[in-house]
Amino acid sequence: MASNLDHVLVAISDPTRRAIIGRLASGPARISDVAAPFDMSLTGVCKHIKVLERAGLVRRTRHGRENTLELSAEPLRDVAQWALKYERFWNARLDRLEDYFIKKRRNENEAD
Amino acid sequence: MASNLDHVLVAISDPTRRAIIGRLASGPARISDVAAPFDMSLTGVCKHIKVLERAGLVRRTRHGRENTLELSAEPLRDVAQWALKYERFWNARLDRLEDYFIKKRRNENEAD
DNA sequence: AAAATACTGAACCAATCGGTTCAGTATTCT
DNA sequence: AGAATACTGAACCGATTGGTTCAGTATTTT
Repeated sequence: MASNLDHVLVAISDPTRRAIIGRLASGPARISDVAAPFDMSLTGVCKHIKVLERAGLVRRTRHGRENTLELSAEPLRDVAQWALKYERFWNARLDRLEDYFIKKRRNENEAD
Repeated sequence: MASNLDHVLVAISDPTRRAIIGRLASGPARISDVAAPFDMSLTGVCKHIKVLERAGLVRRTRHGRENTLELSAEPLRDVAQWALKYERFWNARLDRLEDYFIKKRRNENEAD
């Protein structure tokens, strides 16, 4: 049984699929539009999309003959979380990320 | 040219290699010791270690006939960073990550 | 010196991966 | 109705992956 983290990590290990994620981050798009920039057949891109769907990284909605794809980035939170388990091995950087949240909270409180 | 993020994401996409990372998080170990828990030949584990080395996730030091492996988790910071680029897509959860840091500041331990 | 230990490289293998083409199915446009 | 559009499934292909075994090289132990 492959866990979802498995599927997600496999999905993001391919540069084409990461590019698709990047594309969808700027808004939903049809399969053909997502495929257009790639020097690859539509079928090839479709296969990548299926891998992304299996990982729960992309949602699809059919509208007639068109398929609108939408990013569903939640699984990437698990990726970040997994990597952050090892934060203590790069502590200097973590402090910076921690600072970010501390500052963010401070700013939010000031805004109140 | 495959970037290092490429190598790192490929490296962590395999469960055996993630298990090796997990093992090394609790301290350096010899190849044989790392290999022991796996139902796999030593050669098989060696190949996984080579993939981890290529990604810069494992450092090796020879001591006579023994190879001590040490986790070098810095590249995982890049993974976290990459995933966090999409944080705005799971904003509700970002608060939970924020909680994580708050809890961490209160407690202060945990690993693996 | 001989035996055991700790790996390593090479050759091999089956399965998966990333890609293709081609043919087909809906759906929409003219 | 006919043509164009937007995909999809199946079959295929070569390269890569994850594993194996076997033989070999250092190194350490006895």
